Amino acid sequence: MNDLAVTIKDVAQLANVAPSTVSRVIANSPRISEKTKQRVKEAMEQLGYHPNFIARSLASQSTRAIGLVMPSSSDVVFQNPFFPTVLQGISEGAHEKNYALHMTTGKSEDEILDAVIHMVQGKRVDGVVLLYSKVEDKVISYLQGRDFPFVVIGKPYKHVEQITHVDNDNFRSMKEATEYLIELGHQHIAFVGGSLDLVVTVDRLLGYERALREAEIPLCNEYIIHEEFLREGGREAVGELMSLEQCPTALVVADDFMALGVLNTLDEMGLSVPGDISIVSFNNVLLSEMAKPPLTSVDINIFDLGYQASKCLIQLIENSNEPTKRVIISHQLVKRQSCDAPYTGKSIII
Amino acid sequence: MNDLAVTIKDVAQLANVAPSTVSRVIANSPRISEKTKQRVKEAMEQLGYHPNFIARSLASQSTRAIGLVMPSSSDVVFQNPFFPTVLQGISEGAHEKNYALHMTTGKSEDEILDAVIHMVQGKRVDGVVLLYSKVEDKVISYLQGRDFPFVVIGKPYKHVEQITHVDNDNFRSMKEATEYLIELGHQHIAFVGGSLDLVVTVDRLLGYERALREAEIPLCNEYIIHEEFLREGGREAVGELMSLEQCPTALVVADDFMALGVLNTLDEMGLSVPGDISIVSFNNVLLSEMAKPPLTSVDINIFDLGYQASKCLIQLIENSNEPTKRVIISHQLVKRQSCDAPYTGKSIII
DNA sequence: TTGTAGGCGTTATCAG
DNA sequence: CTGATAACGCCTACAA
Repeated sequence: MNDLAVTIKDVAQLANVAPSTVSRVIANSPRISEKTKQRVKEAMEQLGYHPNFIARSLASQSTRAIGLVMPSSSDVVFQNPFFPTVLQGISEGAHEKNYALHMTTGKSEDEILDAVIHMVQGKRVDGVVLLYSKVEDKVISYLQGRDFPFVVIGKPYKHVEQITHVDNDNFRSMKEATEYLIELGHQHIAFVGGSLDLVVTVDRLLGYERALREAEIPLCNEYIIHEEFLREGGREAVGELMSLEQCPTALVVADDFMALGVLNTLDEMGLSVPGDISIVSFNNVLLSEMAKPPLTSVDINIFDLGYQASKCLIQLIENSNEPTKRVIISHQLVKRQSCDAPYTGKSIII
Repeated sequence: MNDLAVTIKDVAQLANVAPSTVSRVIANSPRISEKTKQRVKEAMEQLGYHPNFIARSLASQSTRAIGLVMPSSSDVVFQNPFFPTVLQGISEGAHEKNYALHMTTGKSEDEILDAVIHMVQGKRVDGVVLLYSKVEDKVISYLQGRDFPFVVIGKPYKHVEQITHVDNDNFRSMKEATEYLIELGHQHIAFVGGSLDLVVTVDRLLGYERALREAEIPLCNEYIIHEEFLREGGREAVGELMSLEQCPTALVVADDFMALGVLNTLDEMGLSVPGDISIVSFNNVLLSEMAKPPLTSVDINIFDLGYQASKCLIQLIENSNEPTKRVIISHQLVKRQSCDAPYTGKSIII
């Protein structure tokens, strides 16, 4: 365990070489004799030497750390399993390349921007990944302005072509989800999405509309609801929908958690799923399997979103003229028991 | 936006002072004239100066970053809402004092220890918080050996007196939960806990046993089950319990997620909660409210665990002779619909 | 109140 | 192959 603060110099002394030689051994420089390499390594071992990352960063102008930018911490998003899962993905991608993660948070958007500026200008990180994608985002403008390496999870609102991002095909996934319901025979399908501030919501809404249009089902504004990505949101949404004179017979819901809220409310109102109402939701987190009934949900491979994001970022960092790219993560509709043909009162459609 | 890499020297030049003066302005040194202070600040503004954290860290030997050590990333724990919530707490505590978070992960215990060694010896962080507490933990030994500032969330297995930690009173919380069931009239109460490797499990088991003993209810080994902290665990546990000749009429379950699994399995077996079986679980995450039936759960104030942990750590960092302390976070039993008096077939106990 | 100079622990560029 | 030596950007005695 030895003395704290063993430096390269101590090692050099013990091994009878110059500090620069030790440095070379650390960097595994090819042009160094096996003999001294051995000698130095033994010395390091003996002294319990560990390179000082900070000093190394200063000298080499690189930190091997990537910064995480999340939505404001007050945000409910934190409660959603989405977050730990992307994080896990990012973390794994980073770990494989020996990068560490660095994060700061803020309560407001301005605090967050501030935190980002600090970590970027303060040279604490080599690159940044944004865990969300909002419609008008100062953080993105800032990063673009300094042309600092960054990757967005989700689709950037502007300059899509110039920003490397990892996303699902949200248009298609929602279109497919809606089509699935249409195939089951539903004609009255409502859209319960998150805030229109989020790009993902915009994309999905388009997919929903397209599916209806292609099936020649009229769009109905009252069937489109935007709520917070959580339980309470679900409750309110359902309240509104079910007070319409023509209630929907099926719902596409932006998120499993929200869907759980919907399920509850429906239950309280004495409506059964899928008997009275069918539901398709998104994310396919563990919970969707455990709900009653188990939810049909679109798996968007959250872990991969994170994993690919850190991979892309690291490429961007290590190869300054890496082209910008867009990575689309696949999705799949996982069918469970929350969907059924609508009850028509007449006959059963197969 | 200007040139990248504006240094203290550039500012000094523009403001017509020595670099050291600029440094003093940054540190807000009292012995510096208002006039030059102003001048320097303007220069900083004009050049868009931001201090380089790395350089500062190297010179001052402090990083204003705290390291996070989590259980192995492959671990199911990641899926549990516990994790993002403590993280949020830690993050908030850190943010208030202008500390950033630094994390690395590993798949095995050895990888994790390695990561810790790297961040500690590499001087990347000023202190560390452990997000778990296991029975024999190399990380703790290591940290203690170097006497590096750290805080444990949960109760350390050994040397409790010498390690600052933030915990619930797990003995008492479990004792109370069990007593609640006893008061309802239950005599056959099973314990479905996590791995005995985790200190929290040990403590709770003791609380459970004490409650039974005080009520003069015989302990029954078959009623004590240890499973992974997740859904699957719950399933298996229930299977075992319900195949006993004397089935329990109530369960205390270590975690809401696990309880959800239990709920499902029970449902599949045609048993009703709380009709046939009562359940008390722990953590009181959002989900417990949304389960069917809503779960009676012990709220352990996860956010606070994290928040206090970072507070304590920062004190430890900033005041080297801060005494070790133990912070106990309160808990409360939140009663919902998953508990009822046992069905005796004879009379109803109130 | 301010400037000078050395050091924090590495890396990198020269020579040799 | 290896050794000086100068950065990296900031902090901090010590001097003035």
